[in-house]
Amino acid sequence: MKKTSILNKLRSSGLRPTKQRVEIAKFLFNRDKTFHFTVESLGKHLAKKTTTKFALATIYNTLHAFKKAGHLNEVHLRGKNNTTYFDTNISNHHHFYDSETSELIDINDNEITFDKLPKAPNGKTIKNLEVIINLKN
Amino acid sequence: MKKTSILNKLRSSGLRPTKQRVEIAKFLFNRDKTFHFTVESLGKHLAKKTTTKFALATIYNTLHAFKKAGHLNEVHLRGKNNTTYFDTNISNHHHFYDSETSELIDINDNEITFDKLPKAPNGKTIKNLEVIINLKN
DNA sequence: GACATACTTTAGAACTATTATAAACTAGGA
DNA sequence: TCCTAGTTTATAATAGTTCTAAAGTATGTC
Repeated sequence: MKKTSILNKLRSSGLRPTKQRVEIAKFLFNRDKTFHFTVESLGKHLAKKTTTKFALATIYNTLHAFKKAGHLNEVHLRGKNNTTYFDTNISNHHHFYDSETSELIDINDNEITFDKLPKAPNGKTIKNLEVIINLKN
Repeated sequence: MKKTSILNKLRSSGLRPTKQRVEIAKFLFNRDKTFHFTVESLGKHLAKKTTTKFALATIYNTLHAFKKAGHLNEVHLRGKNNTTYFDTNISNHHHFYDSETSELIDINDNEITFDKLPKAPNGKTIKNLEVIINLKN
């Protein structure tokens, strides 16, 4: 993704392309494979790969803004470290979770298919469905 | 479940049947249907239903002890309230999650069956599989 | 390009869930 | 009854996240 399209991505989401947002967006979205991270790990990567300074609050703000704009997913997993996981893969999909390493691995939507699914309780609708496959060694 | 069997349950798990543990065990395990709760909600229920005092740390200690003994499950869901959910249903099963109310609803294991599942990454084995179906109104 | 203004970033404080601490208490065996 | 290891307790500590309000910046207007 070229810089201009990063800028467009931000602008079209109503987000001013500030230095911090552009760096974070470049880091997160200029990649082929899906990327899983926590705020902490992202902060470390950014510190290593850029010369820009990022306040912790900015990382949080930016991730929430990206999530709201639909550019990021939050994984609703409570791992043992109790941090929020984000995922650059915004399509419907699932995860392996390795509690030894606290790592997530994507599972494509088409790698899990269902034979039988319950219907939603009365008055409710199914928004989406997340499968977590917990791993051990 | 009679009081004696509560005591046995505790003793056979290597847990001394203290007043607090017995009260919590009675509250949690003397019921037909599965029960989902957070530490906070359990504390409120206990305050209402018993005259025993429970320090917050005791509730945490007890729940962890029960979990370790296999009498309780922790649901690996990070809901919007960011609290840990416990479940008296210790069999393999799944959940609906209603983010409006932050409530969990059990889904029996046999209500979800798979057509296709991925295999575990190299060197890893599947420990278990949790499905969360997110609901909306 | 300079200006005004609304949007952003920032450092640090505040907040919340959870865990650790260390002193007081208690179950259960001798 | 006494001893001791296991428990409970209040409180402090910790960790992830959000809030605050002051300083900085992108962008439209002239």
